[in-house]
Amino acid sequence: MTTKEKIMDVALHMFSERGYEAVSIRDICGEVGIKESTLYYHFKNKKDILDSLTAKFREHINGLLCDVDEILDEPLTDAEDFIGTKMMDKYMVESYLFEPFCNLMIRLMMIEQFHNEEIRELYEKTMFTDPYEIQMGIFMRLAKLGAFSEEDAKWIVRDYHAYMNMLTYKYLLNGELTEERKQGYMREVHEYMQRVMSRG
Amino acid sequence: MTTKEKIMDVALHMFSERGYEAVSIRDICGEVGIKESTLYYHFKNKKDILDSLTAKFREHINGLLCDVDEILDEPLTDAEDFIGTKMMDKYMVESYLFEPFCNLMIRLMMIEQFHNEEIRELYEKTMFTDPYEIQMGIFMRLAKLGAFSEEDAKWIVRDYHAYMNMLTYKYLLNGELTEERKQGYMREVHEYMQRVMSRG
DNA sequence: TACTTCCTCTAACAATTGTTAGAGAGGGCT
DNA sequence: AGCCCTCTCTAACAATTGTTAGAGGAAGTA
Repeated sequence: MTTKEKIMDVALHMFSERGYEAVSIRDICGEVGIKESTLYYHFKNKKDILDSLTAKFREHINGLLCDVDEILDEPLTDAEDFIGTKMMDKYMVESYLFEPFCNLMIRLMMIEQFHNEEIRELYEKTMFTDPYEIQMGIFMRLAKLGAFSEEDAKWIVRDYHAYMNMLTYKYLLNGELTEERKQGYMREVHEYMQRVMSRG
Repeated sequence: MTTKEKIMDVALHMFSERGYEAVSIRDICGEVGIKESTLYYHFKNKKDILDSLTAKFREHINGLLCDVDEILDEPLTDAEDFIGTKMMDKYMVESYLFEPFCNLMIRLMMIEQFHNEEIRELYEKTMFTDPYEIQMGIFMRLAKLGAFSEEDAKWIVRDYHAYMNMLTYKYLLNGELTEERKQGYMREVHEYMQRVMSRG
Protein backbone atom coordinates (compact mmCIF):
# COMPACT_ATOMS: atom_id res chain seq x y z
CA MET A 1 0.00 0.00 0.00
CA THR A 2 1.39 3.42 -0.94
CA THR A 3 1.53 6.25 1.58
CA LYS A 4 -1.39 7.93 -0.15
CA GLU A 5 -3.51 4.79 0.07
CA LYS A 6 -2.52 4.35 3.69
CA ILE A 7 -3.63 7.88 4.48
CA MET A 8 -7.00 7.32 2.82
CA ASP A 9 -7.46 4.04 4.62
CA VAL A 10 -6.68 5.46 8.05
CA ALA A 11 -8.73 8.59 7.38
CA LEU A 12 -11.77 6.56 6.33
CA HIS A 13 -11.62 4.43 9.46
CA MET A 14 -11.33 7.48 11.69
CA PHE A 15 -13.89 9.62 9.84
CA SER A 16 -16.45 6.82 9.85
CA GLU A 17 -16.15 6.43 13.59
CA ARG A 18 -15.73 9.95 14.94
CA GLY A 19 -16.79 12.14 12.03
CA TYR A 20 -14.78 14.39 9.76
CA GLU A 21 -14.37 17.43 12.01
CA ALA A 22 -13.49 15.42 15.09
CA VAL A 23 -10.49 13.86 13.37
CA SER A 24 -7.41 16.07 13.09
CA ILE A 25 -4.64 15.92 10.53
CA ARG A 26 -2.33 15.02 13.40
CA ASP A 27 -4.55 12.09 14.38
CA ILE A 28 -4.32 10.66 10.89
CA CYS A 29 -0.58 11.27 10.54
CA GLY A 30 0.11 9.76 13.94
CA GLU A 31 -1.68 6.56 12.98
CA VAL A 32 -0.08 6.37 9.54
CA GLY A 33 3.35 7.19 10.94
CA ILE A 34 4.22 10.31 8.95
CA LYS A 35 4.60 14.03 9.61
CA GLU A 36 1.85 16.49 8.77
CA SER A 37 3.77 18.12 5.93
CA THR A 38 4.11 14.73 4.26
CA LEU A 39 0.34 14.43 4.16
CA TYR A 40 0.17 17.80 2.47
CA TYR A 41 2.45 16.50 -0.23
CA HIS A 42 -0.21 13.92 -1.17
CA PHE A 43 -3.33 15.97 -0.50
CA LYS A 44 -3.74 19.69 -0.91
CA ASN A 45 -6.32 19.96 1.88
CA LYS A 46 -7.99 18.11 4.67
CA LYS A 47 -11.11 18.30 2.55
CA ASP A 48 -9.17 16.82 -0.35
CA ILE A 49 -8.89 13.57 1.59
CA LEU A 50 -12.64 13.45 2.02
CA ASP A 51 -13.18 14.31 -1.64
CA SER A 52 -10.84 11.52 -2.72
CA LEU A 53 -12.81 9.08 -0.60
CA THR A 54 -16.16 10.11 -2.03
CA ALA A 55 -14.73 9.99 -5.56
CA LYS A 56 -13.53 6.42 -4.98
CA PHE A 57 -16.94 5.54 -3.57
CA ARG A 58 -18.73 7.04 -6.56
CA GLU A 59 -16.69 4.85 -8.89
CA HIS A 60 -17.42 1.75 -6.87
CA ILE A 61 -21.13 2.55 -6.89
CA ASN A 62 -21.23 3.17 -10.62
CA GLY A 63 -19.72 -0.24 -11.23
CA LEU A 64 -22.37 -1.84 -9.05
CA LEU A 65 -25.21 -0.01 -10.77
CA CYS A 66 -24.04 -1.24 -14.16
CA ASP A 67 -24.00 -4.84 -12.93
CA VAL A 68 -27.48 -4.49 -11.49
CA ASP A 69 -28.86 -2.97 -14.66
CA GLU A 70 -27.53 -5.90 -16.64
CA ILE A 71 -29.22 -8.38 -14.34
CA LEU A 72 -32.51 -6.53 -14.49
CA ASP A 73 -32.35 -6.83 -18.27
CA GLU A 74 -32.04 -10.60 -18.16
CA PRO A 75 -35.14 -12.55 -19.17
CA LEU A 76 -37.70 -13.40 -16.47
CA THR A 77 -37.15 -16.53 -14.41
CA ASP A 78 -38.40 -18.09 -11.21
CA ALA A 79 -39.26 -15.19 -8.94
CA GLU A 80 -38.03 -16.21 -5.55
CA ASP A 81 -34.70 -17.44 -6.71
CA PHE A 82 -34.15 -14.29 -8.69
CA ILE A 83 -34.78 -11.90 -5.83
CA GLY A 84 -33.43 -13.82 -2.92
CA THR A 85 -30.16 -15.02 -4.30
CA LYS A 86 -28.92 -12.83 -7.07
CA MET A 87 -30.05 -9.37 -6.24
CA MET A 88 -30.29 -8.90 -2.53
CA ASP A 89 -27.61 -11.24 -1.32
CA LYS A 90 -24.92 -10.73 -3.87
CA TYR A 91 -25.21 -7.07 -4.63
CA MET A 92 -27.02 -5.25 -1.88
CA VAL A 93 -25.37 -7.21 0.93
CA GLU A 94 -22.05 -8.66 -0.27
CA SER A 95 -20.93 -5.92 -2.62
CA TYR A 96 -22.48 -2.96 -0.91
CA LEU A 97 -23.83 -2.77 2.63
CA PHE A 98 -21.33 -5.24 4.06
CA GLU A 99 -18.44 -4.70 1.68
CA PRO A 100 -15.70 -3.24 3.92
CA PHE A 101 -15.00 -0.02 2.02
CA CYS A 102 -18.63 0.77 1.23
CA ASN A 103 -19.66 -0.09 4.76
CA LEU A 104 -17.32 2.49 6.21
CA MET A 105 -18.31 5.02 3.58
CA ILE A 106 -21.98 4.56 4.46
CA ARG A 107 -21.24 5.13 8.12
CA LEU A 108 -19.19 8.18 7.19
CA MET A 109 -22.04 9.55 5.08
CA MET A 110 -24.56 8.88 7.84
CA ILE A 111 -22.55 11.16 10.11
CA GLU A 112 -21.48 13.79 7.62
CA GLN A 113 -24.81 14.23 5.83
CA PHE A 114 -25.59 16.88 8.44
CA HIS A 115 -22.40 18.85 7.96
CA ASN A 116 -21.82 18.59 4.23
CA GLU A 117 -24.30 19.27 1.47
CA GLU A 118 -22.47 17.19 -1.17
CA ILE A 119 -22.37 14.17 1.11
CA ARG A 120 -26.04 14.60 1.97
CA GLU A 121 -26.87 14.31 -1.72
CA LEU A 122 -24.58 11.33 -2.23
CA TYR A 123 -26.10 9.59 0.80
CA GLU A 124 -29.62 10.31 -0.39
CA LYS A 125 -28.81 8.92 -3.84
CA THR A 126 -26.92 5.80 -2.80
CA MET A 127 -29.09 4.83 0.17
CA PHE A 128 -32.55 5.98 -0.87
CA THR A 129 -33.07 7.04 -4.47
CA ASP A 130 -31.02 4.34 -6.23
CA PRO A 131 -32.08 1.40 -4.05
CA TYR A 132 -35.71 2.51 -4.32
CA GLU A 133 -35.50 2.56 -8.08
CA ILE A 134 -33.85 -0.85 -8.17
CA GLN A 135 -36.37 -2.31 -5.78
CA MET A 136 -39.15 -0.87 -7.91
CA GLY A 137 -37.63 -2.62 -10.93
CA ILE A 138 -37.52 -5.91 -9.07
CA PHE A 139 -41.09 -5.76 -7.81
CA MET A 140 -42.40 -4.78 -11.21
CA ARG A 141 -40.76 -7.92 -12.57
CA LEU A 142 -42.39 -9.93 -9.84
CA ALA A 143 -45.74 -8.35 -10.68
CA LYS A 144 -45.26 -9.41 -14.30
CA LEU A 145 -44.71 -12.96 -13.07
CA GLY A 146 -48.13 -12.76 -11.47
CA ALA A 147 -47.14 -12.51 -7.81
CA PHE A 148 -49.36 -9.45 -7.42
CA SER A 149 -50.87 -6.63 -9.46
CA GLU A 150 -48.72 -3.76 -10.67
CA GLU A 151 -50.83 -1.37 -8.62
CA ASP A 152 -50.18 -3.36 -5.44
CA ALA A 153 -46.52 -3.54 -6.33
CA LYS A 154 -46.11 0.20 -5.92
CA TRP A 155 -47.26 0.08 -2.32
CA ILE A 156 -45.33 -3.07 -1.58
CA VAL A 157 -42.14 -1.39 -2.78
CA ARG A 158 -42.68 1.51 -0.41
CA ASP A 159 -43.24 -0.82 2.52
CA TYR A 160 -40.30 -2.94 1.55
CA HIS A 161 -38.06 0.06 1.12
CA ALA A 162 -39.04 1.44 4.52
CA TYR A 163 -38.40 -1.91 6.14
CA MET A 164 -35.00 -2.26 4.53
CA ASN A 165 -34.06 1.18 5.78
CA MET A 166 -34.98 0.14 9.28
CA LEU A 167 -32.89 -3.02 9.02
CA THR A 168 -29.96 -1.16 7.55
CA TYR A 169 -30.06 1.32 10.37
CA LYS A 170 -30.31 -1.49 12.90
CA TYR A 171 -27.47 -3.61 11.55
CA LEU A 172 -25.10 -1.10 10.09
CA LEU A 173 -25.08 1.82 12.42
CA ASN A 174 -23.26 0.85 15.55
CA GLY A 175 -20.81 -1.88 16.34
CA GLU A 176 -18.29 -3.82 14.34
CA LEU A 177 -18.85 -5.34 10.91
CA THR A 178 -19.05 -9.03 11.85
CA GLU A 179 -20.17 -12.11 9.95
CA GLU A 180 -22.80 -12.58 12.63
CA ARG A 181 -24.41 -9.23 11.95
CA LYS A 182 -24.38 -9.94 8.24
CA GLN A 183 -26.11 -13.28 8.76
CA GLY A 184 -28.66 -11.65 11.05
CA TYR A 185 -29.36 -8.97 8.48
CA MET A 186 -29.80 -11.48 5.67
CA ARG A 187 -32.07 -13.66 7.78
CA GLU A 188 -34.38 -10.73 8.50
CA VAL A 189 -34.43 -9.72 4.85
CA HIS A 190 -35.39 -13.23 3.75
CA GLU A 191 -38.03 -13.44 6.44
CA TYR A 192 -39.59 -10.21 5.27
CA MET A 193 -39.39 -11.29 1.64
CA GLN A 194 -41.28 -14.47 2.39
CA ARG A 195 -44.00 -12.48 4.11
CA VAL A 196 -44.31 -10.20 1.10
CA MET A 197 -44.56 -13.08 -1.35
CA SER A 198 -47.32 -14.75 0.65
CA ARG A 199 -49.22 -11.51 1.01
CA GLY A 200 -50.03 -10.58 -2.60
CA MET B 1 -36.99 35.45 28.67
CA THR B 2 -34.02 35.37 31.04
CA THR B 3 -30.45 35.39 29.78
CA LYS B 4 -30.11 31.72 30.64
CA GLU B 5 -33.23 30.84 28.67
CA LYS B 6 -32.04 32.96 25.77
CA ILE B 7 -28.72 31.12 25.73
CA MET B 8 -30.44 27.74 25.67
CA ASP B 9 -32.78 28.87 22.93
CA VAL B 10 -30.03 30.19 20.69
CA ALA B 11 -27.81 27.19 21.41
CA LEU B 12 -30.59 24.75 20.50
CA HIS B 13 -31.25 26.48 17.21
CA MET B 14 -27.56 26.49 16.33
CA PHE B 15 -26.80 22.97 17.57
CA SER B 16 -29.76 21.51 15.70
CA GLU B 17 -28.59 23.03 12.45
CA ARG B 18 -24.81 22.75 12.52
CA GLY B 19 -24.13 20.24 15.28
CA TYR B 20 -22.67 20.69 18.74
CA GLU B 21 -18.96 20.82 17.86
CA ALA B 22 -19.41 23.16 14.93
CA VAL B 23 -21.00 25.84 17.12
CA SER B 24 -18.57 27.84 19.24
CA ILE B 25 -19.23 29.61 22.52
CA ARG B 26 -18.54 32.84 20.67
CA ASP B 27 -21.17 32.02 18.06
CA ILE B 28 -23.80 31.60 20.74
CA CYS B 29 -22.75 34.70 22.69
CA GLY B 30 -22.66 36.80 19.55
CA GLU B 31 -26.23 35.89 18.70
CA VAL B 32 -27.49 36.33 22.27
CA GLY B 33 -25.61 39.61 22.64
CA ILE B 34 -23.43 38.84 25.66
CA LYS B 35 -19.74 38.25 26.37
CA GLU B 36 -18.31 34.77 26.77
CA SER B 37 -17.63 35.18 30.49
CA THR B 38 -21.30 35.99 31.02
CA LEU B 39 -22.23 32.66 29.54
CA TYR B 40 -19.89 30.96 31.98
CA TYR B 41 -21.76 32.60 34.83
CA HIS B 42 -24.89 30.69 33.82
CA PHE B 43 -23.31 27.45 32.62
CA LYS B 44 -20.19 25.83 33.93
CA ASN B 45 -19.29 24.26 30.60
CA LYS B 46 -20.14 24.16 26.95
CA LYS B 47 -21.35 20.64 27.62
CA ASP B 48 -23.49 21.96 30.47
CA ILE B 49 -25.63 23.79 27.90
CA LEU B 50 -26.19 20.56 26.00
CA ASP B 51 -26.95 18.70 29.22
CA SER B 52 -29.50 21.32 30.24
CA LEU B 53 -31.21 20.94 26.88
CA THR B 54 -31.42 17.16 27.12
CA ALA B 55 -32.68 17.42 30.71
CA LYS B 56 -35.46 19.75 29.60
CA PHE B 57 -36.29 17.39 26.75
CA ARG B 58 -36.41 14.40 29.09
CA GLU B 59 -38.95 16.21 31.27
CA HIS B 60 -41.09 17.09 28.27
CA ILE B 61 -41.02 13.49 27.07
CA ASN B 62 -41.94 12.07 30.46
CA GLY B 63 -45.01 14.29 30.55
CA LEU B 64 -46.06 13.05 27.14
CA LEU B 65 -45.55 9.40 28.04
CA CYS B 66 -47.82 9.81 31.06
CA ASP B 67 -50.57 11.30 28.92
CA VAL B 68 -50.27 8.51 26.38
CA ASP B 69 -50.39 5.83 29.06
CA GLU B 70 -53.59 7.31 30.41
CA ILE B 71 -55.20 7.25 27.00
CA LEU B 72 -54.17 3.66 26.37
CA ASP B 73 -55.91 2.75 29.63
CA GLU B 74 -59.21 4.22 28.50
CA PRO B 75 -61.93 1.71 27.53
CA LEU B 76 -62.05 0.52 23.94
CA THR B 77 -63.99 2.59 21.43
CA ASP B 78 -64.33 2.93 17.68
CA ALA B 79 -60.99 1.99 16.26
CA GLU B 80 -60.35 4.44 13.49
CA ASP B 81 -61.34 7.50 15.47
CA PHE B 82 -59.16 6.38 18.35
CA ILE B 83 -56.01 5.95 16.35
CA GLY B 84 -56.36 8.62 13.77
CA THR B 85 -57.38 11.54 15.92
CA LYS B 86 -56.30 11.14 19.47
CA MET B 87 -53.04 9.30 19.37
CA MET B 88 -51.21 10.06 16.20
CA ASP B 89 -52.38 13.56 15.49
CA LYS B 90 -52.46 15.05 18.93
CA TYR B 91 -49.50 13.42 20.59
CA MET B 92 -47.09 12.09 18.03
CA VAL B 93 -47.48 15.03 15.67
CA GLU B 94 -48.68 18.11 17.57
CA SER B 95 -46.92 17.55 20.88
CA TYR B 96 -43.85 15.77 19.68
CA LEU B 97 -42.52 15.59 16.14
CA PHE B 98 -43.77 19.04 15.13
CA GLU B 99 -43.73 20.74 18.51
CA PRO B 100 -41.05 23.46 18.08
CA PHE B 101 -38.78 22.53 20.99
CA CYS B 102 -38.99 18.76 20.48
CA ASN B 103 -38.57 19.15 16.76
CA LEU B 104 -35.26 20.94 17.20
CA MET B 105 -34.18 18.47 19.86
CA ILE B 106 -34.88 15.58 17.51
CA ARG B 107 -32.80 17.18 14.80
CA LEU B 108 -30.05 17.82 17.33
CA MET B 109 -30.15 14.19 18.45
CA MET B 110 -30.09 12.97 14.86
CA ILE B 111 -26.80 14.77 14.39
CA GLU B 112 -25.21 14.17 17.76
CA GLN B 113 -26.09 10.49 18.13
CA PHE B 114 -22.81 9.79 16.36
CA HIS B 115 -20.66 11.91 18.64
CA ASN B 116 -22.27 11.38 22.03
CA GLU B 117 -23.17 8.09 23.66
CA GLU B 118 -25.77 9.57 26.02
CA ILE B 119 -27.57 11.27 23.16
CA ARG B 120 -27.49 8.10 21.11
CA GLU B 121 -29.35 6.31 23.89
CA LEU B 122 -31.84 9.12 24.32
CA TYR B 123 -32.48 9.20 20.58
CA GLU B 124 -32.91 5.44 20.42
CA LYS B 125 -35.37 5.56 23.30
CA THR B 126 -37.46 8.51 22.21
CA MET B 127 -37.55 7.76 18.49
CA PHE B 128 -37.50 3.97 18.37
CA THR B 129 -38.08 2.09 21.60
CA ASP B 130 -40.84 4.22 23.12
CA PRO B 131 -42.82 4.83 19.92
CA TYR B 132 -42.54 1.15 19.04
CA GLU B 133 -43.96 0.16 22.40
CA ILE B 134 -46.79 2.67 22.09
CA GLN B 135 -47.59 1.56 18.57
CA MET B 136 -47.63 -2.04 19.75
CA GLY B 137 -50.14 -1.07 22.44
CA ILE B 138 -52.34 0.63 19.87
CA PHE B 139 -52.33 -2.24 17.41
CA MET B 140 -53.01 -4.77 20.15
CA ARG B 141 -56.10 -2.74 21.02
CA LEU B 142 -57.12 -2.75 17.39
CA ALA B 143 -56.61 -6.50 17.26
CA LYS B 144 -58.93 -6.86 20.25
CA LEU B 145 -61.54 -4.88 18.33
CA GLY B 146 -61.32 -7.53 15.62
CA ALA B 147 -59.47 -5.61 12.94
CA PHE B 148 -56.94 -8.45 12.64
CA SER B 149 -55.46 -11.29 14.66
CA GLU B 150 -53.00 -10.60 17.47
CA GLU B 151 -50.39 -12.61 15.57
CA ASP B 152 -50.80 -10.46 12.47
CA ALA B 153 -50.68 -7.38 14.66
CA LYS B 154 -47.07 -8.00 15.59
CA TRP B 155 -45.96 -7.91 11.99
CA ILE B 156 -48.18 -4.99 11.16
CA VAL B 157 -46.57 -3.00 13.98
CA ARG B 158 -43.12 -3.64 12.60
CA ASP B 159 -44.15 -2.56 9.12
CA TYR B 160 -45.93 0.47 10.48
CA HIS B 161 -43.01 1.44 12.65
CA ALA B 162 -40.60 1.16 9.74
CA TYR B 163 -42.87 3.26 7.57
CA MET B 164 -43.24 5.95 10.21
CA ASN B 165 -39.47 6.13 10.55
CA MET B 166 -39.18 6.69 6.84
CA LEU B 167 -41.79 9.45 6.92
CA THR B 168 -40.19 11.08 9.92
CA TYR B 169 -36.86 11.09 8.20
CA LYS B 170 -38.43 12.49 5.04
CA TYR B 171 -40.38 15.29 6.69
CA LEU B 172 -38.28 16.22 9.69
CA LEU B 173 -34.74 16.05 8.57
CA ASN B 174 -34.07 18.95 6.25
CA GLY B 175 -35.76 22.24 5.74
CA GLU B 176 -37.89 24.48 7.89
CA LEU B 177 -40.71 23.41 10.16
CA THR B 178 -43.69 24.64 8.14
CA GLU B 179 -47.42 24.00 8.41
CA GLU B 180 -47.24 22.58 4.89
CA ARG B 181 -44.77 19.91 5.86
CA LYS B 182 -46.86 19.00 8.87
CA GLN B 183 -49.98 18.62 6.71
CA GLY B 184 -48.01 16.54 4.22
CA TYR B 185 -46.76 14.30 6.97
CA MET B 186 -50.20 13.80 8.46
CA ARG B 187 -51.73 13.07 5.09
CA GLU B 188 -49.20 10.31 4.43
CA VAL B 189 -49.74 8.86 7.90
CA HIS B 190 -53.50 8.72 7.39
CA GLU B 191 -53.08 7.25 3.95
CA TYR B 192 -50.89 4.48 5.31
CA MET B 193 -53.26 3.88 8.21
CA GLN B 194 -56.18 3.37 5.84
CA ARG B 195 -54.17 0.83 3.89
CA VAL B 196 -53.35 -1.05 7.06
CA MET B 197 -56.96 -1.16 8.19
CA SER B 198 -58.14 -2.50 4.85
CA ARG B 199 -55.41 -5.13 4.79
CA GLY B 200 -56.15 -7.25 7.85
C1' DT C 1 -24.01 55.12 54.25
C1' DA C 2 -21.98 50.58 53.86
C1' DC C 3 -22.43 45.77 52.53
C1' DT C 4 -23.91 41.92 49.87
C1' DT C 5 -25.74 39.52 45.94
C1' DC C 6 -26.53 39.06 41.17
C1' DC C 7 -25.06 39.82 36.72
C1' DT C 8 -22.03 41.53 33.17
C1' DC C 9 -17.87 43.23 31.50
C1' DT C 10 -12.48 43.54 29.88
C1' DA C 11 -8.67 41.02 28.96
C1' DA C 12 -6.23 37.55 28.82
C1' DC C 13 -4.71 32.11 29.08
C1' DA C 14 -3.09 27.64 27.05
C1' DA C 15 -4.21 24.24 23.80
C1' DT C 16 -5.37 22.70 19.41
C1' DT C 17 -6.40 23.43 14.77
C1' DG C 18 -5.17 23.48 9.42
C1' DT C 19 -1.39 24.86 6.79
C1' DT C 20 3.29 26.22 4.82
C1' DA C 21 8.34 27.38 3.86
C1' DG C 22 12.36 25.29 3.24
C1' DA C 23 15.86 21.82 3.84
C1' DG C 24 17.52 17.03 3.07
C1' DA C 25 17.78 12.25 1.53
C1' DG C 26 17.52 8.73 -1.98
C1' DG C 27 17.33 6.96 -6.67
C1' DG C 28 17.50 7.28 -11.68
C1' DC C 29 19.29 9.78 -15.92
C1' DT C 30 22.89 12.24 -18.68
C1' DA D 1 30.27 13.51 -11.23
C1' DG D 2 26.18 16.61 -11.56
C1' DC D 3 21.17 17.15 -12.01
C1' DC D 4 16.42 16.33 -11.30
C1' DC D 5 12.43 14.23 -9.42
C1' DT D 6 9.98 12.08 -5.63
C1' DC D 7 9.18 11.86 -1.07
C1' DT D 8 9.86 13.00 3.78
C1' DC D 9 11.42 15.77 7.40
C1' DT D 10 12.00 20.06 11.00
C1' DA D 11 9.97 23.98 12.54
C1' DA D 12 7.23 27.19 12.58
C1' DC D 13 2.67 30.31 11.31
C1' DA D 14 -1.90 32.46 12.34
C1' DA D 15 -6.42 31.52 13.71
C1' DT D 16 -9.74 29.57 16.60
C1' DT D 17 -11.06 27.04 20.44
C1' DG D 18 -12.92 26.52 25.54
C1' DT D 19 -12.07 28.73 29.74
C1' DT D 20 -10.82 31.92 33.72
C1' DA D 21 -9.29 35.86 36.88
C1' DG D 22 -10.76 39.91 38.36
C1' DA D 23 -13.01 44.33 38.14
C1' DG D 24 -17.42 47.12 37.95
C1' DG D 25 -22.16 48.31 38.16
C1' DA D 26 -26.98 47.94 39.67
C1' DA D 27 -30.33 46.61 43.11
C1' DG D 28 -31.76 45.36 47.53
C1' DT D 29 -30.87 45.12 52.69
C1' DA D 30 -28.78 46.58 57.10
